[in-house]
Amino acid sequence: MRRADARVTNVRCIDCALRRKRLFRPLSGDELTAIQAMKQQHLTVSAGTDVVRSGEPVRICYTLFDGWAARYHQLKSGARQILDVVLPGDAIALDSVLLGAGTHSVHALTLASFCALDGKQLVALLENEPAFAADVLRTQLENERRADARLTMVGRLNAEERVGYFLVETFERLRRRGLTDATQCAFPLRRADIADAVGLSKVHAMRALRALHAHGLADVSKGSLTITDPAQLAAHVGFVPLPTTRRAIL
Amino acid sequence: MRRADARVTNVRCIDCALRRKRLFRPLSGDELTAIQAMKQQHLTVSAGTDVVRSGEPVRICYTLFDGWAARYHQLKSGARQILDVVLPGDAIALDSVLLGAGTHSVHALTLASFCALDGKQLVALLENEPAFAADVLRTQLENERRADARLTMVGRLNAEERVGYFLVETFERLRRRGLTDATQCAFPLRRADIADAVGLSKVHAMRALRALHAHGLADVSKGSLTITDPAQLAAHVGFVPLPTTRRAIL
DNA sequence: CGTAATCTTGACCAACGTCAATGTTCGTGG
DNA sequence: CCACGAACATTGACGTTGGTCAAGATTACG
Repeated sequence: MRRADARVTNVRCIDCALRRKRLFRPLSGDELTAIQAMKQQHLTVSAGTDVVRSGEPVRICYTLFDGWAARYHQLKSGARQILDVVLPGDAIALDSVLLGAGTHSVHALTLASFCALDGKQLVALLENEPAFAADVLRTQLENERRADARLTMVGRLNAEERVGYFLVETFERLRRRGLTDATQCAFPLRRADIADAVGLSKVHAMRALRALHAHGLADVSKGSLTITDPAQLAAHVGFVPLPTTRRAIL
Repeated sequence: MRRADARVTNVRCIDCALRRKRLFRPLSGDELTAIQAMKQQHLTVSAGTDVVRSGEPVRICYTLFDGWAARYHQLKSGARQILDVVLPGDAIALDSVLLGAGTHSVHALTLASFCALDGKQLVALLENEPAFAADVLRTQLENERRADARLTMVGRLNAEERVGYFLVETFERLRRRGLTDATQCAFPLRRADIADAVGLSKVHAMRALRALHAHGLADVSKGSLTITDPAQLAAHVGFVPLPTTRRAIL
């Protein structure tokens, strides 16, 4: 749970390759100018760093530019629940800018870089650009649908299904960002992270991975995930991809 | 899983007592006029009715006016996961208006009445009234925080804690709407509903209820919930109430 | 008053968690 | 390049939590 260790570089929003991907809705010129104006820095942190900590009041929100992160809750008992994996293009801490001190923490899973945006200006943009706010709302509603599905997964599937679900869901999200090939992608999570994401113990998550491997459905090793037949795995665990919508990217 | 059985009455938004509660942010005159204009009907359904069904394309969204409802997922295996309890003032199917056919169903737990709002006009309002869209976004972000907490509850708490958490969380939401007294409130859920909300079997949810009762923490009987000491129960299960913010009501 | 739904409970079983030991990988300093 | 240690992965043995089945009690309602 290290902190800081941040390096700073810079990328201009207009030159940003990430926001050109088809998954993201292109911003209007005005919006892009406003976003560029509120961008405070481009910072890079090493794996293991906490980017945001629950309870700390924040005037800044971030867009993950490169690498992986995880939103999580830490309980007093020591248990941890990973709420969601954060992938490039996802917003971080938007809630704390609009609602005050955050309720979750965010942890870099790999070397990761972020665009830091000034909260005040972002709120101003939301409250003045109608189409922009509606768009962010749409993206947020899509996040809610994914969250609903994850709750069902944790509440109603068995160990093998939960892990399988988590793997295909993540694979599918990466695929839409052009970060996979047909059956493979990077997968920097440790066993303990997988367990904390699906509500299992580390040992039992391990057993579930073995079962998936034995069934020829998925394999996680050396930081990469292979899914022989994504459609088959999806069917096996009851994963239904959400219809593609273009997401707002800040 | 009955359907229809709808009666129609009418209440004008300007006269609506619900939206005057402190929990909700008062709308500007313009906003209220626009909402009134998009209100198509005020409909009432009996307990057990499905108000919204997943997969059906919807051009209407609803505000629960009176009674209780539940958002849920139904799996092919027959298992059901209750995603959230819907209380008076909560929006229903907002997502399907902005994103297309819904992914969850909504079920009336009691005799319940709803305001039906025209989707097209609502989208227009969101895309033209900047402050309004920002406000709905804020409410949606607050919902996400509650959803995060529920995921942690289902993923990381034991049976007694899960049920206790669900009870206080619901109690607290009702309290903010002025629908409880100090230690009691209506509670129309069946045992099976509680089980489906917290990811347990009906029998085991039963055992958890007994444990809570034995510990003098909570009692559910004859359609009402008694929590002797809400703060104590909250502490027992690790429930932390979110800071109060004024919610958007449509 | 009768029937169906729901609640409640006990007995038993399976899924998942815990503990602990061993293997593996990877980064670091020599 | 090699030796070492720390972090992580893997596995087996065993305990516990929660699921399943089934029967009887109670309640709601026509």
